[in-house]
Amino acid sequence: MSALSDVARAAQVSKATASRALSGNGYVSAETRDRVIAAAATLGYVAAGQAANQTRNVGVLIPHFSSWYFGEVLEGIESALVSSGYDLTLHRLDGDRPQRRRVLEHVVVRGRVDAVVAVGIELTPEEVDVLRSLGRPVAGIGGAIPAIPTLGIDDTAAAALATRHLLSLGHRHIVHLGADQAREPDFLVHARRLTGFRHEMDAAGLPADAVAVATATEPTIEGGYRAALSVLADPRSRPTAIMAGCDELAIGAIVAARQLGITVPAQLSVVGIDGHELAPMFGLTTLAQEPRAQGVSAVGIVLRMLHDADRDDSRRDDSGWAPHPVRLDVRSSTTAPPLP
Amino acid sequence: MSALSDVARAAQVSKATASRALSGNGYVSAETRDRVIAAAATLGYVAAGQAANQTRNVGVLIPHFSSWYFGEVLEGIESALVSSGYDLTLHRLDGDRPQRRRVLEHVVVRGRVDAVVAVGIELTPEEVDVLRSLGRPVAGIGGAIPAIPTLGIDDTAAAALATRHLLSLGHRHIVHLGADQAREPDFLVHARRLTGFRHEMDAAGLPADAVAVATATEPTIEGGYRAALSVLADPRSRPTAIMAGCDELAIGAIVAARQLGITVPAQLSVVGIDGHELAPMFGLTTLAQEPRAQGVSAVGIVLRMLHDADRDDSRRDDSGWAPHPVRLDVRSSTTAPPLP
DNA sequence: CTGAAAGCGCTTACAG
DNA sequence: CTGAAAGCGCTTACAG
Repeated sequence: MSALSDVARAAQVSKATASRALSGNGYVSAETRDRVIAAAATLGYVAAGQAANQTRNVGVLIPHFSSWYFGEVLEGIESALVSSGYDLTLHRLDGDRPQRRRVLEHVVVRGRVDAVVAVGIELTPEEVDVLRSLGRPVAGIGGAIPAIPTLGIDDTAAAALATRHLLSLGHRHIVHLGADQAREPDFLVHARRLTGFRHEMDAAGLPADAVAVATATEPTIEGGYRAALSVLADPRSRPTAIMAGCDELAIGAIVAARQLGITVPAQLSVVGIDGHELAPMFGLTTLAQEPRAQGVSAVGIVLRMLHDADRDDSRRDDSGWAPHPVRLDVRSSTTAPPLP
Repeated sequence: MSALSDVARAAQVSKATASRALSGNGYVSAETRDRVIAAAATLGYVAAGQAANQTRNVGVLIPHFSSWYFGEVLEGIESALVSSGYDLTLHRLDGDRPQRRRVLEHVVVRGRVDAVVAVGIELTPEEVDVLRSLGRPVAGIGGAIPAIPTLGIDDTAAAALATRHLLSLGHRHIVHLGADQAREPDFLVHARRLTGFRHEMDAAGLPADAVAVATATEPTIEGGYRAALSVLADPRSRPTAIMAGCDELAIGAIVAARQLGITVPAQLSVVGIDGHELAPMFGLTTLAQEPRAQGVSAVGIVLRMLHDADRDDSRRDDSGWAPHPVRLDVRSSTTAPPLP
């Protein structure tokens, strides 16, 4: 645990200057401040009274909280932390790289969290190293991060399973309805699900022109609705089934079909992924995962690492990737295709 | 701002003993510890390095984060805090009173937030006093809190306006579809909206049996769907319009109507309140509010109070209740009632 | 813009 | 179980 004096020595300034540089109070030249902050990051400096496992605060990095999946994960994390007596500090990280760097330096230099849970955020090896050097445990949710314990489902396998469900019912003309993830470069959930779909369609020996793909602008009910309206508009090219990249898109597709007078499932089967809370109401067949349980597990992992570190300093390595199971919930949105 | 020495004097112990009692390190008799903790709470003791406006952390008290409204408010708060360089610590408060007391004492004794924003949480005068005595500004969202600046819409007036919209179209048989708020005793949004509905129906001189009320178990799309199914099932008692207590309930009602083959708006008009993101897609006429903007404003208020306090210690009193405006967004879910 | 030095607030062996 | 005293880590007028 480095003290301010170590940082000052490394940056070749006085304790007074180091203090001003890190606190932001008083005058420091820009170059000096950068040098001090760099030294603090390298040494893993943590402000006084903020020793590891002292703040009883866990940082959560998350891209947004307005979708069902992220809301569920967050509630799982929150309930697990509360019952262990920890607070939750929220950091939203979007695609904005400089802002992301700032937030991470924050977490590091101010050192006000004991551990970090990254949800749907792919930390770089350097980012992971910084957190590690501070002795802050890290866990991820929603896709593997190298050298970090990560929770989530196998998206490729889940999409393949959803596709096989439709194929086994006899569907041959299936459209994959995915989402554009250009603005969320991390993890690429939808890209992996599309891969699973393509793989399964290939394996079924379907001709390339049977493998159609539509892309919504956003992975929301409205995004799915809009995209499905154009997929379903032309009766000549209309598929017999839609495999959606997530349940929001699938629900949007069902609403669009009803609006166009297309009966689900008699004229169109729809399958989704995630197990959204609205899936039962829309009779949506889906591959359900349990994001809330993943949040609880992630908290369990980081708190265990924290306590192990307290005891004997030989932190056990929980890193690795054991996918959570998915469950095929068959409801009324899928059936055999209509006779030609 | 009391220091450890003040607490020690008040509890009639040495600084050393006070330190041990508050940190939990070392031996202290149970009685002594209780006396010290009581003194710390009374004096509003805050640990060193945690002076007001030093932690750059704002606490958010919120009942849950999985509904659209709360998610939007939270995103507004988060974005406003990030751009001011503050962190956000999340505290979920449900109906559990002891847990609520614990969280508030936490925030107080550990003193790790500079300010508090309460969303959909009705703080008691005592709870407000505790926060005030620490010099922590507080703002509320979603209903007036005594002596605290609070943001939100006038729910009664909004419901009255929605009802007048239906009445002016010629509807006389209108059902109010609200939600049971027994599990969320704070603010009673749905109760106030029901009041606005009843008031307007009375003012229109409608007979008591024309003023029908249905109650969903939860203010969600699924809750509205289920409740609407039974409201709409019997063609003899079916209303010509539904006034929903929030947009989730209204959307559920539209889905239920479509499922029953009832055309919206030709056979049934539906109006909601809130301006949910899915309202355009369902063509829902609604009284829109802007929860995100309310979150941003609340942050502006507490940060301004914080900075004013820094400057001259004469904190200005922003308390009071100036309702945010609502906007009637007329879409395709409302029209004149069918001819008898 | 920076450093030497005073000093604040807390913790912690040590003595009892 | 408690207190007097040393001392750690940081901040902050002050001087330059």
